[in-house]
Amino acid sequence: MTSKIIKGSIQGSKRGRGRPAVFDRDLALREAMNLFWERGYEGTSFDDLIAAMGISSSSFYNSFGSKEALYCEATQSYLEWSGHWFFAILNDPSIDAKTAFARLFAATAEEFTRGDHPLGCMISLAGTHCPPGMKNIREMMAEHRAFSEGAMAERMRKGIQDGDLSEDTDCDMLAAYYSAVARGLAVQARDGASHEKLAEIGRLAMRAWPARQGAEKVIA
Amino acid sequence: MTSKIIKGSIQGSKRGRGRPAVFDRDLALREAMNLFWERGYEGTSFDDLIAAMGISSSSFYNSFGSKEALYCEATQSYLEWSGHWFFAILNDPSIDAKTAFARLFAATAEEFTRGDHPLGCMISLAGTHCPPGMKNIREMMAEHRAFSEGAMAERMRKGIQDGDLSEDTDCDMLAAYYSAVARGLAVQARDGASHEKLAEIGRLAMRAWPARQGAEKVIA
DNA sequence: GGATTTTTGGAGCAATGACATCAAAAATAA
DNA sequence: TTATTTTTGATGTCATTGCTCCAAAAATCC
Repeated sequence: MTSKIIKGSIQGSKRGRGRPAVFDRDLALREAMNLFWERGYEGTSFDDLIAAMGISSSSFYNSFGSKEALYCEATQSYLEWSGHWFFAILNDPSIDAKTAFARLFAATAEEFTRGDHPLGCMISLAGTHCPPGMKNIREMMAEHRAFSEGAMAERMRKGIQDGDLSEDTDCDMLAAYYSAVARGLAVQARDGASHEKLAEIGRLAMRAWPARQGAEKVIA
Repeated sequence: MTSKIIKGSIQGSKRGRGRPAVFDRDLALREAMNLFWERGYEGTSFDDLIAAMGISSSSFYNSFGSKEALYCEATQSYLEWSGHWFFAILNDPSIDAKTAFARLFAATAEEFTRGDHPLGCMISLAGTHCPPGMKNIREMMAEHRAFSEGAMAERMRKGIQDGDLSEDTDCDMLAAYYSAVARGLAVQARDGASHEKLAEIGRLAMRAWPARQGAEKVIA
């Protein structure tokens, strides 16, 4: 979380002595994040990065270490931002599990199609289609995806305790399903689907939500 | 469909006269497809390709034209193969619409996790995260995705005619939903999800299938 | 067998990739 | 002001990328 030590220099802390950085590190990181988000790791070149960040090659090098290190930081930055709304909804104590997931997808539809940042999700789209040399990144992104899927499953388990879901609900599987839908929404967003289209897909996905015990009978 | 004319030479036809090709073009194309499927367009280098295809740089060049042209051919090759099982199920006249989609996802779960080729779907994962220079490929893949989504919607419209679905079903939206699930399955497969996990996600997705008219009442 | 036609291997090219170096510049502390 | 510390811009390196060219090789037809 705190700034990392890179090649002996510490960025962000220790005001005083030498010449202070002329660029806003957080802002530069944000620009990098947007580029990675839009184009992916491979799709973003060194030169693209330093141009967007407004810094020189060497500033880049001794502030961020390497392209890969920057990508990790940018990913963390993204997770911090997206985790904000994601967990706010998931952990809202005032709503039941089903409502939480419904709101999650409503928020997802909105966030994935906002005009002030790239479309879709940086995590969902990254590290699925890559060469052997990108194994680190691939695994890192897979872990992030597994993490959010795990958080969903956890929320569902709490839902069982709250009586929102039947005892015999397979939370891991249900979370895997909603996770898959979220990945699909990211692709749809990339392909230009509207906010309303994504929202409706989310609503349809909620129809798969399990009925409570004793209420699963349907008139044939 | 037939072999294309590249730089004056015609591959695959016109046996006779000059030295015949020593490599099997279809086999080489297959190898290229597998590599692109596994690593994506950017993730696959020229050298990777000619090594996997077992041909020289110049053979590659005058047989396939360019990396991008080869990618298009490989994509067509993939679509021909995947379209085989996809449309066989979608257009099976002996089953109703819901059964068709259920089988589609069962087949998807199986095909996405087979050991004899890369995991997931070449179309779902490609061209979502790429630099401006790959606009052609990005748009091509988006079109392919839209095509399969359209085919799903078409099948649903037939389902309405057959009485499998209520008249007021929004087929485009329902297809968008199932399309999104399919994209999500591809990501799950890439992240190592088992055949059974994918199959179960598909089953859960089918719970969103609309109830027939007059049967949508649920005992609260 | 000789002519013709096409493939093949290998060398090579310009452009780009990411990364690295270093002296000059700048801002603070003493 | 001077010494110190750190950033900065310019330039350099080394590997890779996708592509091209060309002479030698090989297989068919006459």
